Amino acid sequence: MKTLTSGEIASYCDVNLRTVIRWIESGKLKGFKLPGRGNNRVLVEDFVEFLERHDMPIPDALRGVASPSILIVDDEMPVAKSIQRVARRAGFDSFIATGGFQAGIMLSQYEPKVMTLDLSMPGMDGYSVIEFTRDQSKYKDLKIVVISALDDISLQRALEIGADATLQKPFSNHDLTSTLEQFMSM
Amino acid sequence: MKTLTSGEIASYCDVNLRTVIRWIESGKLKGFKLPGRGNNRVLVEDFVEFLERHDMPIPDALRGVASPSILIVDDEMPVAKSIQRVARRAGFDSFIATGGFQAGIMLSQYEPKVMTLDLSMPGMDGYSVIEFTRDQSKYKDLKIVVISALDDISLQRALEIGADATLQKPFSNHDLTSTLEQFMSM
DNA sequence: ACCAAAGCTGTCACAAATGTCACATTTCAT
DNA sequence: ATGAAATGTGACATTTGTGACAGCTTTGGT
Repeated sequence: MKTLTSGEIASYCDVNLRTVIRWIESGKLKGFKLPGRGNNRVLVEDFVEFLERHDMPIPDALRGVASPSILIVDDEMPVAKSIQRVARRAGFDSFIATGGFQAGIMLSQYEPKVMTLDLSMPGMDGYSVIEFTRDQSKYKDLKIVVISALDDISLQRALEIGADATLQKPFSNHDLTSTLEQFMSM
Repeated sequence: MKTLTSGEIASYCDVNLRTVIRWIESGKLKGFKLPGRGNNRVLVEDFVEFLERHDMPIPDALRGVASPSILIVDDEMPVAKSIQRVARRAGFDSFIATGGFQAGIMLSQYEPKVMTLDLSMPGMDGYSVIEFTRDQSKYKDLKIVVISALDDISLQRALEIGADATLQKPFSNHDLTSTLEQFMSM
């Protein structure tokens, strides 16, 4: 729950501090006041939403927090490792989850930018994972890359319910790399 | 009766520790002092009340502590609902997860005090859920109640790897109630 | 084109709140 | 017990909120 002071926002927007306070007071920018004399604080997410709403440029420092990462969900460790290798070679940090429960925990803990998902994991329904994730506004920006040996129809269905891209196994490292690069740079 | 240190509050409010101490000293935030040199402690409920009074955002992590809840993990909705009924009758809020992925997300999102876990969910290894959870210091206070139709040996094994209690299906509402009450009051 | 009103932002100075730093002391985990 | 990490404290440095006022742009009417 990172917050910004009125002064920080003023410098981000290259605007006078007085003006920022007026934005907050008029309700244009959502914020809250500290108990003391009412110093203002604004949640980073509220500030970003404010910037988007007004088509204002978003400072890099506020976009992805640390270094955006990738969550690799695959029950077969060798496959997961190989995806991880490709990711690392492209310069991305990644984490591996070999089960649904782990995946859920790690997703909410690391807040990765991209999740690769094996559709056909034993006992875990990849489709419901996609649907559940898409229902949560918290993960609206998460990119889901489905990686599966299933047929085109299954992949098509994954796209329909919310996946952002699909890769059919066996996939080429080149395709995976370009997909990751595309989403990680968004 | 969970308490917070001045430092924890400082990081929750994204404010300097010095400031938190001043809030407490001026009476804006209710707290008490340890015998030693007067280190401050604040009851979670007092802190939450303080946040509400000043229209400040309440961290997710504290919602769970302020009003402790139960996460019910069971793939059979009827069973889950019946557990939920018992919980509600005992006065506890609860959430239902019907899959591992959902369970992971909800665990980290709601930070429940107790998780009931069906060991034999299709495609999801209950044991690995217990082990994974126990590995994370974040969930060291989570109480895991295994509910399963498996035999005593399986339940015993669950206890050994970290479950806090087991209930054999079919369970009596009375046993479930007393188990929940025991853990929720800790 | 002209003018005035209205709305937004910038400037200034001051008081109040918050942050910083160093160090002694206490807690906490082992 | 014992060392590492967190906390309290005082003095001092910065930042912030506020009100009043001025400049600028927009708007609308003539």
